[in-house]
Amino acid sequence: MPSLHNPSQNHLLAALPPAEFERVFPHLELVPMALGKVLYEPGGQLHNAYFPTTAIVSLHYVMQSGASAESAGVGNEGVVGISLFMGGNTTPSSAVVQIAGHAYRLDARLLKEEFDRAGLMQHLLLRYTQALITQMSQTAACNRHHTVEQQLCRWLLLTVDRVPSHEVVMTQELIASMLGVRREGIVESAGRLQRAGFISYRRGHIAVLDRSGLETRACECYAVVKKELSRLLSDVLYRQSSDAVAA
Amino acid sequence: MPSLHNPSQNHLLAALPPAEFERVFPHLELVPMALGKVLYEPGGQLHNAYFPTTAIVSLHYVMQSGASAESAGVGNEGVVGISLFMGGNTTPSSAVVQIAGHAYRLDARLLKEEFDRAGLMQHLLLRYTQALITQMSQTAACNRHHTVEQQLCRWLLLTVDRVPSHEVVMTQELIASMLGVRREGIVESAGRLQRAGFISYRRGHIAVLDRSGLETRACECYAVVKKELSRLLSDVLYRQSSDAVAA
DNA sequence: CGGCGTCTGTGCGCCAACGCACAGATGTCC
DNA sequence: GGACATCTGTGCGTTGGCGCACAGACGCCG
Repeated sequence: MPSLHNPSQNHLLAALPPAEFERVFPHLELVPMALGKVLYEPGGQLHNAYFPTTAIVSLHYVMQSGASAESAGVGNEGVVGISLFMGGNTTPSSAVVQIAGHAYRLDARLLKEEFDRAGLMQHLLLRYTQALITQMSQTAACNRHHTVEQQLCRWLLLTVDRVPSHEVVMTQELIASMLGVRREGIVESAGRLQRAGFISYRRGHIAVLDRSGLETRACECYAVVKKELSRLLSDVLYRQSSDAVAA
Repeated sequence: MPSLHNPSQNHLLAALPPAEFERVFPHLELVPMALGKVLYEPGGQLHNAYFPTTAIVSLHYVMQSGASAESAGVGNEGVVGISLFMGGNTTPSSAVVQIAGHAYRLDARLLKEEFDRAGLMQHLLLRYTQALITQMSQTAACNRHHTVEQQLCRWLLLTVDRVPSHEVVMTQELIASMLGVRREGIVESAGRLQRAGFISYRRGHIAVLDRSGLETRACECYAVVKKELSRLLSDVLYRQSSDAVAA
């Protein structure tokens, strides 16, 4: 029986060929990610990369006014800390834990070293970054043109896709701040979705009952992001879901 | 006297150390970029990278409804064709020439080769990509929270920063479609800016008269993007503005 | 089990931006 | 220089989302 926690729960780590995996494995440290934990603040130095397994991290920008908006989320499909290998070491955005869970932490220097070996790790990281870019540019367009309800559906779908169950632990207040809209707007949209039987919620817990229902109400952005992610990473998934290596 | 056109007009090419520059120089081809020319369509294969000198290219997403929104612009500070070295070879966005001018074209395979040498070219391209990511995530937040007038100011500033003169050739209709807003909204905002004496325009030509005036009306997003670009690329600018190498 | 903090729900007035329709101005091309 | 396409300007009514204020509900913790 495989251990409860396993680096292969993260798709990028799972995709590494044995040799590369063995090299980073000893340096991966499982860390709990508490809700609201700030992985980095705008301009702050970043010392570690995080490969989420069950946690989800939100990359977002906080304006001078205090208003904020998410540009992308990172779950078990990706890694937090792009700027470590892209070269800047920091960004003007923040990264905050949005769904509590776990992640594997890797020292910044080791990640950079592995990246510079120009092996599959580099390839994977670059591909993932490309997928992240798609997500951000899609978010930009979505923020411009789509309704709160459409965006809520997109957000819910992207979120449940990254957690093991069909329930997410999250208040409507928090969802509102992720999307950069008013809480009341979320209340209204969520109410409609509940009445339609697509979701059900109670104080901080939202359960998705009907995925395909949500998809009909979501904007195209959800599908675009998912499709691009699978296109970019599907052909490089080696060991995908083998649990064999974990101790 | 240096020739009229020169690869060093592009900041990335200008930043290459002599050895690397000499290697790509013979393969750079100067091409005119006509207004409205489509460099790539969503999903289409990309065969060349473009290093703009006087042209500006808009990266944007067109929705099913036909509405569109720009996620970033690329001028002489960057390169069009990120996905060539990031790994996807294509993206769901389009790239369209927004300000006519010139660019140096480089074959996709050669760019990839140069990238894989892991020299300064790779470093530069990754840094630039990081700056592009900042621009996109900022655009996402900006679309959510800022007024049309603020966004128009941001856009005008980013655009004039990339052209030699203080005038841009562009109809209000086109600006509206870049920002993803109604033309009437641009008419109104531009009218206010003109009455304030910050700009002056006539049928397809907009002249910036008072940069700092525009900056006071722009949102913080302009400053963030500019600052991040200079932070990421300033410490790698070798040959910056030496014209010596061009034939 | 009772109290309290937090989360959820609702009802306003308000405003930026939308969509549409049409009038006027400007430049270009024969 | 006259005709025409295109770009710019204006005036509606409509609406999605905002900001605020407050009422109710839930669930935890002592």
